[in-house]
Amino acid sequence: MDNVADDLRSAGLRVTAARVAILEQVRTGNHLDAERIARGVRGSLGHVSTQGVYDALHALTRAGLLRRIEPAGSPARFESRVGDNHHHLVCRSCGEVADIDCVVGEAPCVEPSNTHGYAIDEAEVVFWGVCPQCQAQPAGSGSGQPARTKSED
Amino acid sequence: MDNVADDLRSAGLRVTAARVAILEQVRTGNHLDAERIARGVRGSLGHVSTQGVYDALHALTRAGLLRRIEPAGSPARFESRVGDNHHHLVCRSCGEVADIDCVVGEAPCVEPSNTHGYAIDEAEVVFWGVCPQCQAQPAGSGSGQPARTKSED
DNA sequence: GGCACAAACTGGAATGATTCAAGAAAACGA
DNA sequence: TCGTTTTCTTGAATCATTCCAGTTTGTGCC
Repeated sequence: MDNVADDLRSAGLRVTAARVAILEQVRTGNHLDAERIARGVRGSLGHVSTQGVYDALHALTRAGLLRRIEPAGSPARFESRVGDNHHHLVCRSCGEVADIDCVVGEAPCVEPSNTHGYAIDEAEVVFWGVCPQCQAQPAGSGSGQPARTKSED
Repeated sequence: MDNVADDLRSAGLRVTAARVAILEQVRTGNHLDAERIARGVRGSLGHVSTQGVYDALHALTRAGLLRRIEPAGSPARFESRVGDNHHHLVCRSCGEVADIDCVVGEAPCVEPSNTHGYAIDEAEVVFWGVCPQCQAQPAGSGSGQPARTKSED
């Protein structure tokens, strides 16, 4: 299971316990935020500073080993699925994020009706809805905090 | 020019100087953030508290008179174009936001390849690119602060 | 294996956007 | 004009994240 270390090395990053643990954490978890990652890493390594976690997440993201996503209303989340152009599905009730395969596969997969002269390189698609668990449960008893409510409709 | 007051009234909101000024400000401006709105409103009304601006923006958004958008890496922005399902184009360099008409028109305009059991009500599309001004200018001299850089690719 | 230097990590303070709380002021229906 | 309810004010608090300065740790080289 040392391919994590190898991945770090081949990305030009130094191999440290914190980075290995963080990358493993994100690969195992599901769109975790920095705080959850920090907690998980501390569980296996003992102490790691918050700043260390942010530093490592930035380094890993810059190196292309992680992708950072920021659904409106929730802290940044990290995922290890990089290189393909997939999208996300976010639960308005509990904030959970699921991956959605992009039918086109490469960015930008959707064409705007008018570019306004912009040089466009990416079309980010976020689907908003309510996850199966939250649909089944009485309102308000979801596993997390509400992410964003739909105002109009 | 009192249709702003009428709009407030028919949305069930009390008409106050702050709300009128804020709604006019957002209608005139282009995807302004709370701080810019506050500055503009203070220019015409004198003093308005920051909290008052946030309160009013929430009320107007809840009433469906404004829409709140949160492009990754920038504070929340408000727009008065509501009711249609248009999308946005964000400049990675200066953060400027432009509207993009949705070819379908009603949410959700894009269908996911797999819903994972979610009840989906909206597909939010954000196009990322570089605006004409920033393309023309040497890097770093944009009018605002960088919004989000593209890591890979 | 031991060194040196750059890259990482630590602790602590700071920032920016936004929210909470409690009291004062203003809007609007009776 | 009054009373009730909503809105606004001031001031402090929160959350995610970053800045800073000093210390520690990986890694390439001898």
